[in-house]
Amino acid sequence: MSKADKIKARAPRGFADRGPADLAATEKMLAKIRETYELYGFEGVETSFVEYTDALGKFLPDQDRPNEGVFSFQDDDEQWLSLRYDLTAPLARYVAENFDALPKPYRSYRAGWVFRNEKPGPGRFRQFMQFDADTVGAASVAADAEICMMAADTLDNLGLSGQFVIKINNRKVLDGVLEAIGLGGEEHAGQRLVVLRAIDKLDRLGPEGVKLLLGPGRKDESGDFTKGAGLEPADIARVLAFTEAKGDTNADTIANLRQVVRGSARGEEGANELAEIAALIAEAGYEARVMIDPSVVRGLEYYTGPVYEADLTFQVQDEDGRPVRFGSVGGGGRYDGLVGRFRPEPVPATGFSIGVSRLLSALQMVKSPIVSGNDKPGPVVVLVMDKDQIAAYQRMVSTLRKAGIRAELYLGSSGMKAQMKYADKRQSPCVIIQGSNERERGEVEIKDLIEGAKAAEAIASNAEWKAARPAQFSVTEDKLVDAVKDVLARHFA
RNA sequence: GCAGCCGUAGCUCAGUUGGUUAGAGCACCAGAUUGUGGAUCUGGGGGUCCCCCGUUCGAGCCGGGGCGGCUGUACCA
Repeated sequence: MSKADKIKARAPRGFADRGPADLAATEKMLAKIRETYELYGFEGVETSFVEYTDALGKFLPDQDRPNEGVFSFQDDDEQWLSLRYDLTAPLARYVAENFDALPKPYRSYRAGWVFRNEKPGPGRFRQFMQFDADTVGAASVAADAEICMMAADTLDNLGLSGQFVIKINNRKVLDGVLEAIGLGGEEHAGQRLVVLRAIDKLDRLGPEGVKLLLGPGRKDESGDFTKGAGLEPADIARVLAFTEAKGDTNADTIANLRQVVRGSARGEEGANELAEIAALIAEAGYEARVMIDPSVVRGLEYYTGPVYEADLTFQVQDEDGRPVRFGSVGGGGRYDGLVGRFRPEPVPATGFSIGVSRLLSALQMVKSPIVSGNDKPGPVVVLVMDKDQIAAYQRMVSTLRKAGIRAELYLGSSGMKAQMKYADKRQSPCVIIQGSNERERGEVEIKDLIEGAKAAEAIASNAEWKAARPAQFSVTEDKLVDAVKDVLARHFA
């Protein structure tokens, strides 16, 4: 194969590989989340990566652009299949399919990869992991309140106490406001969506930017123009007043909301639900962690009632060095319509979703004990000095493994210097050396690489370094395990 | 999708008005050291200068088109 024919090795755009440190940290974090969810009585369930496209939502691939937003392909029988883009739609399918066998309300959690065919960015991938918990078949807002409290407990257990707030709002309240400014009814569905998305950009654009988006439109810094919702100034003021209705206490906030939605039955119903949730939260002692906040709307269309967002409040620096709040690591809400798409009867449901990799980077930033202290030692490496003695070396490896010590035989073909470099790169605590000299005496040489690295700092010349053989000692073969355990104990007690 | 900026070694980048065989640092491999990870020194491998077309005696450099990347914006059911 000529050089020009070689394939360029590169991960596809928006997809990432994960190294051992990341895997270990993620594993510990997921275990902690799972533990919390189990404590609340939720049970695990896993669904497939691929679903029939029509089960995922209203999206249907057309011949021109079958992969818009979602990765899709056609089965043998020409049915369209898609990679799941979240864990909620597949859960709705699962519950509907197994409806008769499942206990109602059905409480479950699941972690898994989801895929979105969108433009990737920093911290935004086309494959990422979510961790969801959902209660299906409970119409009571007690289910919503519980999910929010569980989200708070989860973040507490991950070492983020005092650094987050779970924000709750209600879509019905927003609907009430929109109704009040004459955007009720089917014919205004498109415009309502524009308003919703404009509000969702509050944190990024600020009230001024959102004001433009609600009105004539906004020109961004590259000169690109975004068409707005075209609302009248008075209506814009009313929508913005809604997003700013948060008071010092939940009671104040709800009182403000009642003002804004006055006259709309749906809006008042939403305010009542929020009052109920606030009472449950106060009763359980969560009012410092879970708060009513009307600025939360969530971009998704399928939410029908309470919506939530988990916001981290500590500051991080953006790429220009400016301090910004870390922001959202998860969200959710009530989706009473989703399961019902598959069933003759309506099925209420509510759930919460954690963005796993985003939460992980947050934990790394605050140096949570969950993800720190993961620098476990590499394997003990048994060097190959004489190729005809591999069986003997392999025996040493087995002996160490039987004693519960991570160990391996050097399997490459290079000389001793390269073997030492290999062990160094693997972060081995020590290597085992047995050449003909040691073998004749029935001994093995053990070199403590961590101690040796420290000693190296004081030695300038290579000749001296070689002669000193720092942190190296001999023991008889039967003492191998004890000696290695001593070395490990010295560094990883 | 739209707009702006940018494409030279694995990485970060130099490269003169357009002029021989395109460079540096880091990383990698080897030797100095028959059997010792660091440091130092010496050597080595590695390039479609994003691609195509054009201008020119001559293009990494100039022009056009394409592709890719980054950033903003839109979309994100």
